[in-house]
Amino acid sequence: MRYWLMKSEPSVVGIDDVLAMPNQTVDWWGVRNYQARNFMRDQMAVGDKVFFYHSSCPQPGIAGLAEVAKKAYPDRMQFDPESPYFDPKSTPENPRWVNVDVRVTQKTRLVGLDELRAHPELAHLRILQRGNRLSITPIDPAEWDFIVRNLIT
DNA sequence: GCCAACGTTGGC
DNA sequence: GCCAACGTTGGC
Repeated sequence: MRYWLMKSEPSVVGIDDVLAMPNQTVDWWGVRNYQARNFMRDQMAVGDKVFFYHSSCPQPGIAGLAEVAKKAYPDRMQFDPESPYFDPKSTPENPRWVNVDVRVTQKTRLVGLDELRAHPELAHLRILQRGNRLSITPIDPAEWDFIVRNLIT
C-alpha cells in the first residue's frame, strides 16, 4: 500500500464538497501533468491512503484523510471538445489522461504549511520544497504515520 | 496581484 | 535535441 498527498482547490472541490457526495467519493478529474498522471495510472491501487490537501486558498494545508476507491480509468473530459480539459491528441483507444476515485474517510482540522514545516521529520515532504507544483506527491510511510499521530487529532 | 519555479511548445 | 518563449502553479 502506498501513501499520497493530493491537492485540490476548495473553491472547486473542497473536502466538504466530497463529504456531501454519494459515498463521500469524488472522481479526481483535471490532472494534466504527466508526472501526476503516471502516479495515478501506474502506482495507485485501491486502498492507498491519501492526504486531502487544500491549495490555492486562504488556508492551504491538509484538510482530511482519504483513500483510493477506484484505480485509474480514462478521464472523460479529454474527449469533450466543449471542455476546457479537452485534449485533441487523446483518443479513446489511447487515452492520455486518467482519473482515480478518492473517498474521504475523515475530515481533520486544517494542518497548515507552517505547522508541517515546523517538524524536522517532515523536512522532505515534496509539498514543502520551494517551487513544488506537483499536484500529486508520494508520502513516505514514516511521514504518514508522523502526521497522523502527531498533527491530526 | 506578484513572481519564482517549473513544465510544455515549437522553431531551428 | 537544444533552448528561448510562453503558460501555469500556488504561496504569499
